[in-house]
Amino acid sequence: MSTETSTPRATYRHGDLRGALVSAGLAMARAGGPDAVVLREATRQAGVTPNAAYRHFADRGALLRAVSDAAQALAADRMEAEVARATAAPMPVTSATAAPPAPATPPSVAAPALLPRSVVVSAQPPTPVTSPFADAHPEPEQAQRMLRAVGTGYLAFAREEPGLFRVAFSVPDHLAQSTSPAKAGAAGRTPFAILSAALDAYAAAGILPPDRRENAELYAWSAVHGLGMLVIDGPLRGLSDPMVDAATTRVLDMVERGL
Amino acid sequence: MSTETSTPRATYRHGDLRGALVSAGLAMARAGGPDAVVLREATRQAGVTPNAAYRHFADRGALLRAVSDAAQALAADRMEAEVARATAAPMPVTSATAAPPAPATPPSVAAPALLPRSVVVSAQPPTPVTSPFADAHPEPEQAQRMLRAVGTGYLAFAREEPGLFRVAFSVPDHLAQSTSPAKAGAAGRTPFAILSAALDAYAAAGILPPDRRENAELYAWSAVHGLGMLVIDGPLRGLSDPMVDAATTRVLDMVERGL
DNA sequence: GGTGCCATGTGTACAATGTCTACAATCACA
DNA sequence: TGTGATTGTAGACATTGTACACATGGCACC
Repeated sequence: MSTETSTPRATYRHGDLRGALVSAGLAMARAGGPDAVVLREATRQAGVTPNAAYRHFADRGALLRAVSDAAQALAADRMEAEVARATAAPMPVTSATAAPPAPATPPSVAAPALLPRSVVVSAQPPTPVTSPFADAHPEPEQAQRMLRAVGTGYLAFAREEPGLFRVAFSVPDHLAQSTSPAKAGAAGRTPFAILSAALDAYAAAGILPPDRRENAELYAWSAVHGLGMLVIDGPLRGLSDPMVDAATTRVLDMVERGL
Repeated sequence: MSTETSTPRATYRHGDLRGALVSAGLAMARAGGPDAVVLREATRQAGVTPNAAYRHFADRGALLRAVSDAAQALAADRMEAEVARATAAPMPVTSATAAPPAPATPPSVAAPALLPRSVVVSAQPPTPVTSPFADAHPEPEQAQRMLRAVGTGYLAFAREEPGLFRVAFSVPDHLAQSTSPAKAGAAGRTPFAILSAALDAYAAAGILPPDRRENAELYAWSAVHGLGMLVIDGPLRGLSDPMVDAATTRVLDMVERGL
């Protein structure tokens, strides 16, 4: 069952062993979550001795953390795609083919920040696109759609890639790392940064009272994350798809009303 | 480091090996979460050969599920304690010594149910205590305090026993099992049943519009569970205690406003 | 252009774990 | 009394993470 790379690697050096290990880990995580990412199997897939991994990762935990970062980047991509679709199509269609992750430049509206918002993450140079929220007072409807899209994308990722979701968001981490470039998607933003930007727009549109903006990330995130975890990994698994859809809508309603 | 039972067990039969294994598993879960529950170590602590466990559990997963049930029972106890305190003391004191888990008989108000509410879980015969909500229209303040106490207790359990919390609520399960007697605390109610009852009271008090009662468990649960997971096991770990306190309050506010 | 360093990969080894297949002791009941 | 079902035991095996010593070869420096 061991999928070793066909070519037994001519050179002594691998070239990009670290990357290969993370890729293999990602594949295993996709199939079975955190517990399924096993160091030896990763080295096997990379066509390398088990101990070679220790030149790039202190231990299995370090590999897992790297895989987690990569998974967060994928989550970011999924969220960006949902946001892009929501801001493009005025009417939120229930389910359709995913749009390509078009980057949407978030507004830089000042707000009480949990983290140094100034740390703008960008792996690739962010494509300068004229955002529909470039002005100081974006349309409330757009801001609302955007915030919902963030949640929808997050939960879509959870349901489409439960293994990756678990590895992305249930491996111990620190909030201070939430905007680390390693977790950023193709558009240069991490999931946290995407949520943060959506909340900024939400507040700037006047929907969210300014005194409630602070740390709103945590509360919105909690609600959506909880549903995700309960559905894929907890007592809510086995809920029918329509039921999860309904729950998603209701949780997002709750967040909007209650934030 | 192996804590084997001092007496090497005179009799060939253990007496209650299953119970002993679950106890040992609970201890390990307390210390390190699901991954720390190792079958061989449990048998060691029970003073028994590794394979003896297979007479009581199909595999490690089955043991883990039993431990998960036991952990949910402990969570229920913690929640009952918080509810009891909240319904006793009118002013919600921030932190004090926990009151003993006094059972509070929930109202049997009819409401659109996600589960057959008729399945009343009770391990011990439920002590007939005159609940403050025995009448059809409980005081809104009491109902509100009760609902908040459910959330507070849940999160208190998460923070005080992170290992048990993870094993209780992140081991795959089915909602249909949410009222299984195995998960019930000393007062005979499972965490889900406690939440359900609190929401019944909440709705009966007229705070929650009847058309929003249905499946409200899921939404409230999601918010609180998400915060718990993010704080103990995810990117929100490392948040200072006061910050978590504040977040707890805000998430409960959000649930109240948004449910 | 030769040479030595050091990052990177290899080999061997060990303790632990989950679990399989016999086998043994004991209880329960005819 | 004995016979069958329960419950533990004995031994074994594949797999995993990881430690320690050694090999390789690309690159910096003379």
